[in-house]
Amino acid sequence: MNPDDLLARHDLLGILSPEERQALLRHVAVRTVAAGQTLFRRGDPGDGLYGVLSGGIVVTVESAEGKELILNRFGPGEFFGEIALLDGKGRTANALVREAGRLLFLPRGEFLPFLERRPALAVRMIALLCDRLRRTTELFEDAALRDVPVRLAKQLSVLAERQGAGAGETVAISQAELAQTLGVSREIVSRHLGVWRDAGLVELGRGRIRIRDRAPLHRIVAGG
Amino acid sequence: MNPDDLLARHDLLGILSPEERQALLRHVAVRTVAAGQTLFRRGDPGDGLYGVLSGGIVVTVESAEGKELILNRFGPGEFFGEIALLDGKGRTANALVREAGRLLFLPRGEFLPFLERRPALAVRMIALLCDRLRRTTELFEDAALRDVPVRLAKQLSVLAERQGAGAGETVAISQAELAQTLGVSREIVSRHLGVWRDAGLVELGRGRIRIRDRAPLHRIVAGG
DNA sequence: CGCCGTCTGCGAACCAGTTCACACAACGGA
DNA sequence: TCCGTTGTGTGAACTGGTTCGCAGACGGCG
Repeated sequence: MNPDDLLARHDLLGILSPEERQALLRHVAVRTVAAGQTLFRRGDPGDGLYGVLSGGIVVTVESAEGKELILNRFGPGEFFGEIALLDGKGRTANALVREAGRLLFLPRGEFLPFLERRPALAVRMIALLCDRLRRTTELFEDAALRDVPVRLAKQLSVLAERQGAGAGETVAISQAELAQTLGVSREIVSRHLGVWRDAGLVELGRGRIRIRDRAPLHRIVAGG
Repeated sequence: MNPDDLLARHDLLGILSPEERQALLRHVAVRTVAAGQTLFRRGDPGDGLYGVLSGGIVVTVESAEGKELILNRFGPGEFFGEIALLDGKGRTANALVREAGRLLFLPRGEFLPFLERRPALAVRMIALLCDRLRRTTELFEDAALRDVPVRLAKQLSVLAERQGAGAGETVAISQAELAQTLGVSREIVSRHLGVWRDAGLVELGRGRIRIRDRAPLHRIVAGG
């Protein structure tokens, strides 16, 4: 994906005219990032908005004891880092590169005036924020109300939807990372998946989970 | 608080000129609501934005088993119900009247065009959404990473801050409601508070909690 | 090929919170 | 005032998840 593609295709900036996109692109930097690299950490000033051209990003927070929780994942075509950009307060979370790739960086000083002068863009930004808010609210609900098997099945479905698409329903993720996404221990993820493997719902491999039958997982999510 | 006060004083609509406020007020309805009344439920169409003139509102979701979780509270001067209003999808949660009072209702059809024609208003709305997003993210983090005493102490501090102001640090809330806010059982709230009462940190009464010393609570929040 | 680091699987002890059951206190009417 | 309702305190059994410890397997790399 090239920068203009990202700007043109995304809901957020796709409404700009070609001229406006070119104007924005003049202020934009492309950064090549390596796996494991830290983009920003909680508390850092929110100096700009990121777009993913290629690779994968995880947004995390960590507890006092060093336990890390994954809040969100971003892949090609997605933007992240908008909260601190918009409200001028510090970053709420850490952003780490999970898969090497290339990022677009829109500096705050260039982007904000752009936003203020284009009401249609502000409306898109509002839609993006509403989407995030719905997603985050659901995370909280699930953490407080749903038990682990339900949340695990849900997460697997989401991941299969995202990356699996047609890849034979195989999700490329380690059980440790899955555990960090749910905020539970690696062992409990292993045990629940073990039960599902024995029941023939999934096949387990090193760093990957193959969903053999989606329906029972959905039933677990629905049934509680 | 009267309708014009609400519009004039709030961050969201305070930037409007007096004429604009009057224009908006012509489309606004004032509803008197009784304690226990339901304003909307999850899935309902998002037909408008609410502002609290007096009284108190809680926004909740419930699990399949009927366990209720309180996501947010709103009092005089605050707006709620903006997500479904803005993105046109269904309500994400239920809104119940906790304390009788009067509400302002801005119908979607009137408010949205208003928003689209006023970039400054859109920017305020973006700020409001960022605020909600920060808050909700913190709820999820706490639910996933922090243990109950920490979350309880945190919640007590927030409530004391909000309503207590100068009221001798007394929070008017039942332990059952506190439990619903944290997503835990009433009993565990009672037990933790009991420990703190025995340690002289708080005094407990029916439907109220008096914080005798704020510092130790803050220490619990900070220390993990 | 052979080694090493990472990932997975499990057993066992432990622990925090849940659930159930009940006593009692406080408050608000009739 | 008496009664019903709602809120609180607490014990006891239970349960789901954590923690610790370790064995084995896979996969990449020299």
